[in-house]
Amino acid sequence: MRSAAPDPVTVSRRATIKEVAELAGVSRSTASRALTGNGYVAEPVRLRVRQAASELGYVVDAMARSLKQQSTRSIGVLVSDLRNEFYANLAAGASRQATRLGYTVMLIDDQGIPEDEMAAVEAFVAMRVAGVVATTVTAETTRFLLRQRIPVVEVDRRFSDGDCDAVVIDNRGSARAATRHLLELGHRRIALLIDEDDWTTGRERREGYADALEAAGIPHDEELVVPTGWDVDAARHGARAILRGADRPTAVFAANNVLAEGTWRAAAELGLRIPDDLSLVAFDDVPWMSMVTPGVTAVAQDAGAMGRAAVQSLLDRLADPGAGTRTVVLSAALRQRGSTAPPADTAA
Amino acid sequence: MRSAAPDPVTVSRRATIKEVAELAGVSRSTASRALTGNGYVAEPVRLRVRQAASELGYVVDAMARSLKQQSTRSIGVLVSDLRNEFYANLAAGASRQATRLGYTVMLIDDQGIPEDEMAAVEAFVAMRVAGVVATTVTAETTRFLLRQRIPVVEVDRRFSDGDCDAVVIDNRGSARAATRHLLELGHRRIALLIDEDDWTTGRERREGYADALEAAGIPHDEELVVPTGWDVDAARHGARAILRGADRPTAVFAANNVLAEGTWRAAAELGLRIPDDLSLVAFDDVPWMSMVTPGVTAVAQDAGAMGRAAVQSLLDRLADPGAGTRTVVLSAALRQRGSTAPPADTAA
DNA sequence: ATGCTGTGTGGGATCGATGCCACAACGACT
DNA sequence: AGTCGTTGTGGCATCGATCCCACACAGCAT
Repeated sequence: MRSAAPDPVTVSRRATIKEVAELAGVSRSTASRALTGNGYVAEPVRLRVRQAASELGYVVDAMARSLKQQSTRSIGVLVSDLRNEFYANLAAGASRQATRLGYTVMLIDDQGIPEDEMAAVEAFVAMRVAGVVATTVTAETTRFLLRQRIPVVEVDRRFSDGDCDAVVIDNRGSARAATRHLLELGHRRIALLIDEDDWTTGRERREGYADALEAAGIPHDEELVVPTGWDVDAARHGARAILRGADRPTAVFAANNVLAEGTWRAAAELGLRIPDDLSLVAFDDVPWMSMVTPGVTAVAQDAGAMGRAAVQSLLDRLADPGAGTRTVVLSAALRQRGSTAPPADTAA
Repeated sequence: MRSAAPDPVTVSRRATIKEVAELAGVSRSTASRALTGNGYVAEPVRLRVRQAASELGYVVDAMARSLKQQSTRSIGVLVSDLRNEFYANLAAGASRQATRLGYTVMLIDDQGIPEDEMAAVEAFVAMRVAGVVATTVTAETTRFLLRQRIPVVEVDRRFSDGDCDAVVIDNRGSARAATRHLLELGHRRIALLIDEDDWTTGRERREGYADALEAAGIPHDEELVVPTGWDVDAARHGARAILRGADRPTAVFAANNVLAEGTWRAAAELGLRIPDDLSLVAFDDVPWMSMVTPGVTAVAQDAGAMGRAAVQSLLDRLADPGAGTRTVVLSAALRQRGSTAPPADTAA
C-alpha cells in the first residue's frame, strides 16, 4: 500500500538541522541545543524546534555528530561463527546489553579466518567504534586494536593475557569436574576429543581433563587424546577412529558442542548404545542435548551472560580508561543427564 | 606481554590524513588521491604516501569520509531473535555476503518488540546505512525507512507487499507438501500448531495446510488448529492440550522449529511414541531434528541462503534504484525422516 | 615567441552537527 | 545612572576526508 499523499517535504532530500532551525525560526546552535538538551533553550522554543524536527522527519546524522565529537556510540562485536549457537547466543547477549545501554553494534562474523579477522578490526577502526568485544583467533588482532587506542574485551578465550579485559569461564575447573564425574562412575579409559590447543579454551580443558586423571592416579595415555578438526565431520571421523577399536574407551569427554555432535553421530553409526556401551560428557550445553534420548550430560556455560558481561566490562573500561585490566570469570555448571552411567564391565 | 618500545608515534592521537601528507611531504589532496586511487598521482609519490600511512598506522575515518561523500558502505540487518538458529543463520549469511561485497553490517536483534524495532531503524537512519535487510514485525518499520529513502529488503515474511524487495520461501506450497505427505501416509486427523497469523509466514503455512486437506476432501476441523505462544513452553502447553485428549490427532504439523520442539517435548512427557503413536512434521529443519531418534521430518529452508540473497537484492537495488521491486522466492525441500509413518489404526 | 596538450600537485570549499564564546535584553541592586 | 547577574540566542570555527578547480611545468607543434 502506498502512503496517501506524497508529502512534499519527505520526498525531498533528508532534512538537516539547518532546515529544522529555519522552519522553527531559530539558529542552528539553538536547534542543536533544543534537540540534544545540552545548553539553555527557552521552553517554547524547545517545543517549536521539536515540532519542526518531527515535521521534517529529522534524524540526526551520526556521522557528522561523531566527527565533531570525536567519539561514537557504537561498539564492534567480532565472533567466529554466528551459525554456532554458542557464538549466536554470545552475540545476542552482547547486542541486547549494548542496546540497553544506548550503544549500537557493528557485528562481524570472521569465520575464524585470521585475514578476515584483521579486515574486520580495520573496519572497526575505520568506523571509530568506542570499543570491541571479540572472540579472536590470533593475538595480532587485539594488539592492533590496542595500538589504535581502542579498548578490547576478549571473550571465551584469552590471547593477550593481562593487556586487556576479558570474560571467560573456568574451563580448567569445569573440565576437571566433567572428567571427575566420569571417574566417579567408575570409568578408567576416558577419551578426550579436542579440536585445538592454541586457544586458552582448548588448552585449559585439556589440562582440567589431565588434572582429574592425575588426581585419580590414572596414568596419562596419549592414545586417548584425539585431536580433530573443528567441524562436525572431522569430529565424527575422529570419534569413529577411537571408538572402532576393540580396546575402545568406555567414555568420551567432548571438549565442545560440535565435537559432542560428531561423537553422538559416530556412536549411532557404529551401533554403540549410550550410556550402555559408551558414556558421553560434552562441554557446552546446547538444546539438542536435552532433546535426544538419553540426554547428554554437559558443562553448561551461559553464552548470553558472557556477551552481556563483556559489553558491561567494555563500558566500565570506557568510563574509567585508567583502571587496571580485569578478567571476569563466569561459572559453568555440570548438568547430568542420561548419557553418563557406570561402564558396562563394572555394572555387570 | 607489552610491546617492546612504546612507539612515540602510535602512543599519540590517531593519525589523520594531514599527518600522513606531511610525513610524505605532499598536500592532503595528493595523499587522498594516493590512498583512494581516485585521480592522478605519480608512482613514486604514491609509494611515499603509502609508506607514510603505514608508518603512522593510518586508518581512514569512515565518519569523515561518509560525511563528505554522503553515503556509507554499511547496511543494517535487523532480526527478531539471534538465539533462534533460523535468524542466526540468516544473519550469518547476510553478514558474510555483505563482507564479501565490501560492506560492513550493523546488526540489531530487536527481540520482536515493535518499539525496539522502531528504535533500531532510527539508529540505522542515524548511521546513514546504505540499506536495510530486515525480518520486521510491523509494517510501520519498512514504511519509516522508505520514507527516509533507505532501501529495504524484507526477509522471511512480507509486510509491505510490493513497496519493497523481498526474499521469502514458498510457505504455502511447502506447507501443502508437508501436509500432503501426512495425508499420503493415511493420516486424517492432522493438527496444526501455529503461533501467529499476522505475518505472512504463519498465514501462508496455515493456508497450505488447509489447501492440502481440502484437496483430500477432508472437512476443516477448527479444533485441530492450535494457536500457541511463540516460545517453547507455550508450544509445549499447546501441544499437551491437543495430545492429551482421547480423540487426539494422529499427526501434528508444527509450523516452525520452536513449535516442533514443544511438540517433541510434550509427546515425550505424555509417553507418546513417535512415529507409532504420533507422526510429526516440522517447518524449518534445525540440527536437533536429525540428531534425535527418530529423526524429524521437516521442511528445510536455507536461512543462510536467504540472508545472502537479501543482501544481494539490496545491493542490486542500490545499483539501480529505479528498477521495479522484486520478490525472490527460494525453494524449500521436505526432508523425510523417521518421525512420519502411517497411523497406528491403518498400520495395524 | 605563442599556443597547446598531458601530467601532476595544491588550495580551499564542502559535508552536518556541535559547542565555545560573545552578546543582547532585561530586571534588580547599589 | 551605572553595574551586575540572569536568561536566552546566534556567529563561527571545528572535526577529517574528499574532490573540483586552478595552476605549474614539460614537451612539442605552429
